[in-house]
Amino acid sequence: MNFPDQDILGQAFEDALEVLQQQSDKEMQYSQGYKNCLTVINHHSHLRASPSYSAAPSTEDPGYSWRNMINSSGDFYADETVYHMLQNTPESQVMHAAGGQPKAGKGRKKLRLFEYLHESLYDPAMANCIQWVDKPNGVFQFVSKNKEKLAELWGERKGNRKIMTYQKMARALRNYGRTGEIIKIRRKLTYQFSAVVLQRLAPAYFLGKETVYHPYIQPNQEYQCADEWINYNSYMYNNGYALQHANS
DNA sequence: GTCAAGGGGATAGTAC
DNA sequence: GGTACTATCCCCTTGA
Repeated sequence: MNFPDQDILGQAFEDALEVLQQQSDKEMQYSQGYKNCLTVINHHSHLRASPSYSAAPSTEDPGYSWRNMINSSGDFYADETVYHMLQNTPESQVMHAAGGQPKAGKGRKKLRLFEYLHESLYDPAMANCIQWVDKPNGVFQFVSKNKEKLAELWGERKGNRKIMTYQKMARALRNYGRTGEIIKIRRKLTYQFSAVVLQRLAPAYFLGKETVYHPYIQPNQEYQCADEWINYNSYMYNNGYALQHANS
């Protein structure tokens, strides 16, 4: 992956990690460490502006709680007990990346569908509704038998009065195709998170582990930016690589 | 022909 | 109140 000023960032991340390690409380570890990372990023605004830089949400996003970050991290979910610990942590006890309690309603961004799906993929209780097909590459699949259940839960989560259906949820997923956040894989009930979304939802990158993302890509090719990735994926998609890969 | 899944235009809802 | 963005509704098409 091309990443500008990797030395600067690398040192900055090490500094942030050092601070992180000095915190005794686990939540303080995560939240403070993350804030330090964000501080680093904000001090290097030119990096934020780089098209090849796909980062975690900005500090200007008050609705993006640290638990959301944790929820979205595959690394943290390597241990299910961590998942349950975080899931059982009351929202009021969770520190937020922006440095305060979440505002009730105003100023707090709504949960988006792809965030909910990503969260569900790491929820063992949802394994009968949605599953990873190719986790490193962000490919996931709905379980045919229970996809409606997942949709209903999404509707409930949103507080919809009407019951959400898979059909409606899938329409929203198709809208993500326009922005490239999630694309449809030529396989039944199968979709793929974009590299940008995957990295945004996974803080592993900031913790010194570069996430290697292979959008059905050949070894000598690199992910450059979302647009290039979309173009490339379209190419691969049209040539049947996605299906071949997904079936393997 | 039937059904599940996918596609897309139109529109409602919400945040800024 | 206007605008942009996202979600939802509804209907049609496709493919097994």
